This record gives sequence, structure tokens and C-alpha cells, in this order.
Amino acid sequence: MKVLKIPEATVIRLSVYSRYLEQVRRKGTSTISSEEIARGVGVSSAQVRKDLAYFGDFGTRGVGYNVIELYGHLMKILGLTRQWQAVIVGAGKLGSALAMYAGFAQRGFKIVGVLDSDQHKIGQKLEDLYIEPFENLGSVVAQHKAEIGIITVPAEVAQNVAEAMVAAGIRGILNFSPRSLNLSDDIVVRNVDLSVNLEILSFYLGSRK
Amino acid sequence: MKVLKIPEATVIRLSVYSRYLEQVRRKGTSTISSEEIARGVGVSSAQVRKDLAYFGDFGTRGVGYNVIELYGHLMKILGLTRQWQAVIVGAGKLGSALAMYAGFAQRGFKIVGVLDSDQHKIGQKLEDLYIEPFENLGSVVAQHKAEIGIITVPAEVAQNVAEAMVAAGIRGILNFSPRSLNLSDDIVVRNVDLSVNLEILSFYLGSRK
DNA sequence: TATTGTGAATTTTTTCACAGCC
DNA sequence: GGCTGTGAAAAAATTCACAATA
Repeated sequence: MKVLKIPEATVIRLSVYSRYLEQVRRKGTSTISSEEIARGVGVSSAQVRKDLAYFGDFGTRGVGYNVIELYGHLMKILGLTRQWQAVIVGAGKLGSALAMYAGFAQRGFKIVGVLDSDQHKIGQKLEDLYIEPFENLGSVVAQHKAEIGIITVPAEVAQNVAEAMVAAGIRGILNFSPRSLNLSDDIVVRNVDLSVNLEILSFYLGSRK
Repeated sequence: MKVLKIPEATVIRLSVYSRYLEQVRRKGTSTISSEEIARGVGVSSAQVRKDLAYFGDFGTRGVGYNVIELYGHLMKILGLTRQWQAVIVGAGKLGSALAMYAGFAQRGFKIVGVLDSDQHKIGQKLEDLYIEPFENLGSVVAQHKAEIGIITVPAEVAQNVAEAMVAAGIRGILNFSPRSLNLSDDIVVRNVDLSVNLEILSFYLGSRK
């Protein structure tokens, strides 16, 4: 095992492996081979072994991987052995749904604030949170030590919101707006443009009939 | 220009270029260089030219690309000059938000049905749609000629829902559940696991401080 | 025997750099 | 003079294939 730059595709797959293992673990299986993991998530077994080898020798030749152990390693690698605090800016349909989405909490991501600049939305309740004025961003981030920001505002204001987040101390941004953000490169950004994903389906559907 | 296999990364970028051009077009700019597009979306200009070259010679040497023309080409390539009908199965937080999400309609994707098997949800109104029983899947798909299915159900039932979609005639699936789907390979599948994206942020945030 | 870990080979993707053209 | 289109070069990611070993 050598330490070097990890392909982003590897990081994505590690996250996928970890969920698959979580599920395998619940069934009580104690040992698993790279071949089984591969089948479970739809990649090659060599790929699984290569991905894992970036981080250590987790398996036993002739036997496979201990499910609980490997799961633990992956959670550690992914930084999921702690809780992360996140704020959402943009309390439209998507932002509100994400604020209440159970999937995030299950993996240790806690939404500590939902902000918007629309007077009509401010004060509305989303489960146990109230929508707050965007101006509160700095204090919410500071108070809850949030490090992750989720952007669900229209494209036109995404850059401004991103800059405000960075000024407030946010270090990583999940950007649902269809606008590429221009930020200092010590800020980690992931773009999740939902329409892009439908458009990719459209491309492949269109060209095959 | 040669016709050969298009990298998926290229398809993703084409979708991103098309949105950037839409925005440029609204400002009234008539001509744009690969360098400007590159800056606008955060890739290299050679990448932009290479991506476009898979599909044709759209530019003029010494001048650049005609914005409206190039936009039209991209929309055509992506299969977005028509409307697509889509059904959503799973009317939880996420599914309900997606059903009302304006971003899809803006790009020609029309949600024609939202289905769930929970008696408490059936009959509820989501803007101009009513949540229908999952059993209606076949008839909804047939009636509206839906070709795209969006899965927002829990992991345990995702595979079943996917198979029912395929049986109903769906050809492309956007899968928001954290489970890899096992389907005949003439079905186009895109996985959009929202937690995976947060976990990737977590990985990069964790390893840099 | 079964399965990992990993160099080497292969394939894919990106970048370079410049001829060709407006 | 400026910018595209594209072969060639470089870099990155994946697959192969097998020695190592429980």
C-alpha cells in the first residue's frame, strides 16, 4: 500500500461500498469477498481491491474481508465516525425537503439551520427547525459550528450565497444550483445538479432508438 | 470529427455547457470562445473543444462559436428538443419535492404521476397532481407515455419498484435510493445518492485539516 | 483451495501544441 | 491575429493475471 492521490471515483465507490456493507452487516454475514462486494454494487472485483488498497490491507488472503471491520475502516476513511453540522440556504421545495430528509441524519449529517431571504418563508416550521433570515447565516454557522453548506437557491444568487457561506466559516459546499461556483480552492465543492442527471438519461435514451 | 463512444464525463459537461450558454444567451451575447465557456464552467478550453468535436464542427476559426447556434446543437444532442414524461414512485419528502420542483419542467421534463403504496399518502394533492396507488403504475405510464422513472423509495423496495417500472415500459431510471439496481442493460440508470455527495465532502474535509 | 494485494498491460481521458482557417 | 479542430503525448483509471498466503 502506498499513499498517493486518491481518484475521486474511488472516493465515490468507497461511500457506496460502505452502504452495501452496512446492509450486509445487518443480515449478520461476517465475512465477504471482493467478488461479492463487486456483485453487490456493480463494479469489478479488481476495482474493489484496488480501491481498498489505497488505504491499507484490510483483507485476509484465501478468506476475504471481515464485514464489521471493513465497514469500520470505510467509515473512518470517509470521516463518518463523527457528526457533521450543515446549514441549508434556500427554503424552496428542494431545500425544505432536504432539511427534513432522514437519509442525511442516518449518516451523521445534522441540519442545524435553514435560511432564506423571503419574508413569507421566514418563521415557517420544518419539523424541528424554523426558517431563519439569511442575515443570520454567520451566527447560525458559528453557534452550531457548521462546516458544511447546502445551496438550494436559484442560479442567479448562488455565487453570493456561496461567498457568504465561506465568509461565515463554511468549508464544504453541496451545490444544488445549476451554476458553477468560483471560490478559493481550499473550499470543497460538490455540484449536484438534478436536471443534469435527467439530461444524461435523455441523451442515452435519445441515441438508442 | 469521428463517431465513436462518447465518454460519460463528456455528456455531463455538455449538459453543463448548455445551461451556461442559456444564461449567456439571455444576456444577448452572440459569439463566445471555448476559452470563455471554459472559464464559465470551470474546465479547460481544450476540453470544451474536444467535447464539442465529438459531435461536429460548430465553431469558426478565429471567431468562436455562435451562442444561439451552439446552444441549439447541444439541446439537440442531449435530446432536449422534445418533452419527456416521467413518473415518480415514492411520495416521501424527497419524492414530493421533486414532483413540484420547477427545475425539471424548465428543461422539458414533465412529471405525469406520483405514486406510493402508503394508504395515508394516496389521494393527497401535490400542486396539480394527486398521489396515486403504486398499483396504477402500468396505467399511468401507458396513459402518459412516460419513459422515465424516478425512484425515491427506501432501499429495501427499490429493486422491486425498478422492476415494476421496467415491466410498465419505462426505459430510463433516475435512482435516488442508496441501492444499486440490477436490471437488463437496455435500461438506462443514473444513481443520485444524495448522502454519497455529503460523504465525499466529508472525506475531503476530513483529510485536509 | 480460495482469495487478497499488486505490478504490468491496457484502456480511457485529458492536456499539449500547432496547423489550418477566418 | 485570434481561435478552432485535432493528431500526438501525457496522465489517469481500470483491468489483467499471478505470486503470496491463510
